[in-house]
Amino acid sequence: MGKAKATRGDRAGAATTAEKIRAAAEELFCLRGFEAVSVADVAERAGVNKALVFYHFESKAHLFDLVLARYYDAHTAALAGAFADEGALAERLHRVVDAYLDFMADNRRYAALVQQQLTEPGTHARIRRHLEPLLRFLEQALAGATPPKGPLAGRQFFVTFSGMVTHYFTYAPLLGALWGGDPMSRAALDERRAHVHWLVDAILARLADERPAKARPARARTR
Amino acid sequence: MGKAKATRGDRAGAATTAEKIRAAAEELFCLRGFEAVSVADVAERAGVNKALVFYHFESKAHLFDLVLARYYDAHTAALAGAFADEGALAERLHRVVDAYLDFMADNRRYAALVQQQLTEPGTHARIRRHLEPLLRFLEQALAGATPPKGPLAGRQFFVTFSGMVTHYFTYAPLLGALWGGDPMSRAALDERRAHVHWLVDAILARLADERPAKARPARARTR
DNA sequence: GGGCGCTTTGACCGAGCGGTCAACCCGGTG
DNA sequence: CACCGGGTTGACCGCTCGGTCAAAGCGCCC
Repeated sequence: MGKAKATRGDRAGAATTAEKIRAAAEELFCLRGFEAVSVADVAERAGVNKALVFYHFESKAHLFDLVLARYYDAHTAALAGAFADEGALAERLHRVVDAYLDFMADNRRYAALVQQQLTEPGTHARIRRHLEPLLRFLEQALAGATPPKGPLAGRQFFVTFSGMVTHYFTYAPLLGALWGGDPMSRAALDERRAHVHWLVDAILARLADERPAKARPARARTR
Repeated sequence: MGKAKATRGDRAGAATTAEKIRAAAEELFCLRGFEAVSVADVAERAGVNKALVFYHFESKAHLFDLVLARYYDAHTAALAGAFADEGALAERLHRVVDAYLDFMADNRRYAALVQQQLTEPGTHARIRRHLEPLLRFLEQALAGATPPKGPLAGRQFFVTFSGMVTHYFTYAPLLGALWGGDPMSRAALDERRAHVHWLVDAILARLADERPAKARPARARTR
């Protein structure tokens, strides 16, 4: 139906109605989640009649899907770039961690939004398609350093790394009260960044210690 | 008002109405979250008239608070026991990790429920009171091994450890589709457990490597 | 038996929700 | 000018929600 095609000149500064609605939806969904935002809220924020939302997007769910899809794409793009093949493994991982942290800092409610989505099985297929390439990226990057199966397989580190990064942001509103100070401040974010980098190094060091014992016939520990 | 006091003999097997409601609420809230469960749902599940819910508990929010409080208490109790002072640091941390994993496995929706709570600032005070002792436990346990400030402070590891554990469970419904196999199966849970234990050891090893360089006047790297 | 007080019931309420509809506005075209 | 068709409007619908209420049920003690 309404395909939000701008027939007019599309001059900068004059956002189309559909764009205004999408922007308002993005803002509100990220602020309060899907259920807590009504279509009337979105329309009001966009400065637009409620019925227009249904004219341009066919339902609240569709609108939400669109917002989510944009997030997922931005997320994947941000990380995919950082996975670029150049540099040593440690360097690549540090790049990815930085990109991840930056993305989360720029889209603070994103983690909560995704987490909320995990509750509804209907959306699993989409999230899976989103997560799958990221998992493959990491598995491929780690291929030389970790075994393909078992507790040290890449997929375990996938959960671990993403947890280390996202957990900070989902808990941020609480951490502010638990620690003194704002966990979203520049200084706090830098501290978290340093922590995660340290963790990556610690993990790689340990993996390097273990690998030889597995790759070659088991012997006494080198080093 | 209605204080759910059982005046009768309270014979085992015959749950009071209030208890039936609480049990039903616990079940449903943990299955689908707060918003997605209606009072009518709870009443039906409990086999009870809807108005009774408001008679025994004064509102849906109160009922939810009660369920949450029980979870928080159980969580704190489970971890506090594991923090017991005996054994080396590594041993204590392994015990805590095990207790944490066990608790999460037994209360699978708990993480999602808490995460959902983080969205609503009104509940932060309660969660903070719940998390605070756990943070102090870990900070105290790590006191000898980590600096009090900066990227390696205990509070960073608090976020990291809880993330490593809980992230697995919040993402579990997706991981089943991403990996083959059920991430909640006994084998998968054991694998995750082994992974987290390995991480704890890796972290402690790295900390042990770093400590001497910090504790004594900085010198060339030993080892 | 009769009154008392807790428990239970079903009917009801106002509000808010996602979504629809018929009508209207308005610039472009013949 | 009339016509056309996409953009826009406000009124409206059916439904579900959390919560209320007056009345009924019921064990208990005088």
